[in-house]
Amino acid sequence: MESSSAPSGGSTRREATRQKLYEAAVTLIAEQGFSATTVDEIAERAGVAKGTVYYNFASKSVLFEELLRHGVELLTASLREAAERTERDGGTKVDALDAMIRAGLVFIDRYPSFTQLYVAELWRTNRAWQSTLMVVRQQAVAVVEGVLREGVKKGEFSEEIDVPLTASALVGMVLVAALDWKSFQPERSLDDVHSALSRLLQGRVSGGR
Amino acid sequence: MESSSAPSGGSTRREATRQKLYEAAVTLIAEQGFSATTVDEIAERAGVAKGTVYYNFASKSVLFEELLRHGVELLTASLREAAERTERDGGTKVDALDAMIRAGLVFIDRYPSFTQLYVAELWRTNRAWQSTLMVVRQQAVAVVEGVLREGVKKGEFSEEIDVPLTASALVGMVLVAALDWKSFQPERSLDDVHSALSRLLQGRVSGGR
DNA sequence: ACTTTTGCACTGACCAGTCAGTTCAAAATG
DNA sequence: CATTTTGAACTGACTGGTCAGTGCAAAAGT
Repeated sequence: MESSSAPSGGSTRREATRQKLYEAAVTLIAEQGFSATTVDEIAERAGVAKGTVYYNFASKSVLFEELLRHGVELLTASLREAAERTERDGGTKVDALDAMIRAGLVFIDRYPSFTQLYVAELWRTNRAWQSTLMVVRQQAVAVVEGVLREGVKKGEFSEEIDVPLTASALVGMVLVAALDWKSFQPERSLDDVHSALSRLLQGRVSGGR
Repeated sequence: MESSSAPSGGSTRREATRQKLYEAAVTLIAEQGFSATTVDEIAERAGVAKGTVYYNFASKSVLFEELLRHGVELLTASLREAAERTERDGGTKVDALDAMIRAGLVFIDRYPSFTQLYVAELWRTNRAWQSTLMVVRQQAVAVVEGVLREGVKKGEFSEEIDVPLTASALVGMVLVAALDWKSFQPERSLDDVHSALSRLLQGRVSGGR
């Protein structure tokens, strides 16, 4: 008995099933929305019986909620890593923002469905997972805000900038540009998109040539 | 739309009920999503019998589709008007972009639910109204792209900018900043938000003081 | 007169969640 | 060994409820 008091690493069968369910749910919900996606569909795409879904998750919304948390934590870690790497390499705060834009693009490139689904749910009110969503969102945006604030302190950015609003605007810029990229010109390279956004960030838009 | 005052043309009784149905549907769908919103709820909030919904619209999705089209057409008209007004007043293309940012903010300020619902649906695939959505979206973005292109021609913007991508990024900037504004700091004034975005647009972020 | 709205009962499809039963590999037993 | 036992993981038919859409006779506008 006690077959799997296993090493918490997550190499259990159960963990593998959960992973398959996440992957199935993410694409289906991104395509159709939460309510329009049935548990039967998720189970079928994951190659698993419906009961298994309920063995692994308390309900359809709990499955979704854990999916959201998992995904945003991935993004936050990636942004933080980009900021810290730039710091270590002695880059400016603009360099850090630029590195974070790239990290954002890389994330969206890798998980377009997740991003799409996240955007669709972020500003909804009256939903079960609203608070969860809020918390993880704030973690991610806080990384950007942190860099902006340090930049102001160092005198690299104007003292007049509105940190939270500027952070939102930057996130929006990357989010929408990337989603449009993936939806309408998926053949373009990441570098290409990145350089266009860099240019915009550094105000090299106006000013001829 | 949501808190419209305008009689907007048709003075028939029918037109008034349709308007009430639009208003009810917009807020409910923004809160809960399309599938989670029932026709009974919409009818109840509009203060109308369920049969009336089906007397006025062929189906739930048709109601939604017409709502989408109607809303985006409003926005497009508003953007176009802002650009043309700047043109007449002899403003630069940067002034035109700035005026359009303001027009966008005014729109979102007036119709937050619509905006929210629109964002939630825009990048979804496999849905009935996808093509409708695509067409109207392109009309709106095309206005921004037009101004950018003219700015390049006049030498006001760099020839190296990527017009469609820059337009997307600008739209995203305004969209996300405004939705965050409405969600988390609704007490702030429009002018305040507008000036923060202007600053970002004109690259007055980096460069101290 | 004619258009529009109401109220309400009804149908048939669809779906979240349940539960009694199955599988199987590891642990206990002899 | 060989066997029995255990329990976590999984299965899929079934249930109870929900909801889009229908039908229609009577009432209310205009």
